[in-house]
Amino acid sequence: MSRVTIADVASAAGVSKTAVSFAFNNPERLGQATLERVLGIAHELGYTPHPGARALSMRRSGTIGVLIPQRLSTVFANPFLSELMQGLGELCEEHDLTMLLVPPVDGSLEGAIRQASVDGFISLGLSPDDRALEMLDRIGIPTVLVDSDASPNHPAVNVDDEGGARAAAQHVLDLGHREVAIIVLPPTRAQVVHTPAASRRLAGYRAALDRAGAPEPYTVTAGVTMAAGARAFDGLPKGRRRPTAVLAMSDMAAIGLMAAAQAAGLKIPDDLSVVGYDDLPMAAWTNPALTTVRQPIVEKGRLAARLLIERMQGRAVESPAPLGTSLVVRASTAHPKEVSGRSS
Amino acid sequence: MSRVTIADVASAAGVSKTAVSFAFNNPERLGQATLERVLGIAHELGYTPHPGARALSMRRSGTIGVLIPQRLSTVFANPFLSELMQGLGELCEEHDLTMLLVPPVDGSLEGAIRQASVDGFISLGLSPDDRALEMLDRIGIPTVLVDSDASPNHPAVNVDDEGGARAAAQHVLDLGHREVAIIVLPPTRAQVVHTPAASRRLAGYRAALDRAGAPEPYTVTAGVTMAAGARAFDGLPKGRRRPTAVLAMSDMAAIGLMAAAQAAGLKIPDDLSVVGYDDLPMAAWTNPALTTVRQPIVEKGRLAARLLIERMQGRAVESPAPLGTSLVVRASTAHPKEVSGRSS
DNA sequence: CCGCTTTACTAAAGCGGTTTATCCGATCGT
DNA sequence: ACGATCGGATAAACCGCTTTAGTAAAGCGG
Repeated sequence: MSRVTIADVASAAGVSKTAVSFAFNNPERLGQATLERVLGIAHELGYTPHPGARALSMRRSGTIGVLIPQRLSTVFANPFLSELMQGLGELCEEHDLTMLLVPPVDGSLEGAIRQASVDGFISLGLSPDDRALEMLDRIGIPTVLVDSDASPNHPAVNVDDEGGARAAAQHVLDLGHREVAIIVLPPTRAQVVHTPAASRRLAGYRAALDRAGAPEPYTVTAGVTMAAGARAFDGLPKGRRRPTAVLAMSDMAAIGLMAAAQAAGLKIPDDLSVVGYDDLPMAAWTNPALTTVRQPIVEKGRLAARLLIERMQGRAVESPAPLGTSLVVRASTAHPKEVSGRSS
Repeated sequence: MSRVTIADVASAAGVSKTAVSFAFNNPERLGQATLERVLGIAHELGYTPHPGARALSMRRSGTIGVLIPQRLSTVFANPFLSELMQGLGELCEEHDLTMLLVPPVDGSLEGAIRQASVDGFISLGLSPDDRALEMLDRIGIPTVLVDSDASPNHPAVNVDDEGGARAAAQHVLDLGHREVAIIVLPPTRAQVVHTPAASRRLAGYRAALDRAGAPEPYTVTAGVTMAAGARAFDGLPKGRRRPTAVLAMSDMAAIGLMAAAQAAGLKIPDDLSVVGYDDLPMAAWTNPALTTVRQPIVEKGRLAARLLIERMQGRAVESPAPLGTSLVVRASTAHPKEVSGRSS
């Protein structure tokens, strides 16, 4: 009834467990005849080595954990994760690793971390004071941080969030916009104010706007869904000081906002310029196509996975330089229509 | 240097391994004093039970595997998977399970399956003759199929693919379209012609068209990305017999095709009606909003996870009735513009 | 004060593999 | 003919935990 074990095969073949193990892992250490017999019987019995037992014995599970900071239903609503998983996935497949998704249990990652049987962790968007970080290096599993500040113990993979944000803000300033709204991300988890990446983007926006002497931007928060972006549009001031340009911290919010604006009768980009962040694949396919800050998400995933794999092989690795971001100008931004009627 | 084990804690606390184990799993079986001492020392030493060892001993890993039929970079390019993961994730979080992504290794799922240390499998879009299925019930791990035909051993969760397709086709017929193109999905893996779900959709389209006596539809294949959808547009006949309506088997292809058509100067829906399939969240936010067949993807994930969890608890479960699909009419479909000039 | 249950704790046998050290017999060189 | 070598196979330790069966001491009623 229950599973066929190595002992079953051994006794059925009249050999030792060692021989069976060798048949699968070190075939050259067995004689031609025995090898074939063992393999034959194993197949006949439907034997398959128990992966868990194997992992325990070899101290290696062939799995890396992906630490998800929020509920899966939240985080998978953002294509950002899909992109990242594509990058991680590429390297994992190359190295025959599987990925374990580790979301918080009852809001806390620590418990989840210690239950995960993995050889290494990729951790997403953890703030540097998160208690999960303690747990990580207490256990001493190789870890690579993504979108967080580097910790002394773990390398971090980041992009130039601030530079991208500055470029975006500068772009709308160059077009002649003065009244700008910023769509900020909501805080990730309870105590955290903002994820490191979000703070850097905000800093970038503000730096450019301040430097140009633009008026204080209006800010409204929105999660990374189109619905949230649409709601954000409603939160924008409508009257005399209505913004002529919106800088969003995610493509998702930007796209939702754009749709809501269009539904409200605004023409984009003529009545409102919209800039996203991320350059998700879909940003190129919206109508109008979205101007946005490109960050190489897939590449970020690849790099993080590569670093983790190196760490798992015992090599020491340093945090790499932030990956470059760049503004992709498409059709959702233009000169403000009524700039003359408003200025002076 | 190496990991702190239960034995270390035991000897440091001057008790047996059993006591330490009890401290964590059966605290009530220990005296007040010892309990505290053991827990104290464990914490002090930074001890955390080895999850793999635990799993082996308890015959339960607390993990379910998600069998992915293609490369991760392919399959995560389709938001369909994100939606499904949201559904699966909800139930998993509820039951404190983690999810292991299991893509094929070197193109074959069988090897991947036997290396995965999980308590159960969710298998996506396997065709009934796939060799991976043999492997699954050879190992005897509880499994739930999604988007495949039910197997004698495993329940399958499906939606009414054909009904939805029929409704979509009927919709464009009702609008007066006669020249219809169908965007079919490419074959999933080498030997497989079509996934079961894809075949059912195609059957639905054809049934409605045939019944209405419409001319043989033009078909072109496209993967589930917007880029593929755009290419599909180029593959459409342009001249006299150009289609006035397109039935796609995925929202992704539909959206890409729509964008390409617009870029080519066509007005949607006036010059071309487009119908998608899936009703991904983004379908409501495109410009124009996409008419599409809704299938409850998140719900499908929830249901599959629920069934799997029940199976893992030893209960026998039957394949549920297919979940309902329904046509969501939005703005990408309309009467054909030049219907009079073309007919008779 | 005695047998009987509780209470607090432990020894040891798994779980299902891998791996080290060893053993045995046959071939080899001399 | 004899020790050295070597290919083929194995016994037993080990990976780190859970759990069963059991022991010793303490508490109990009579």
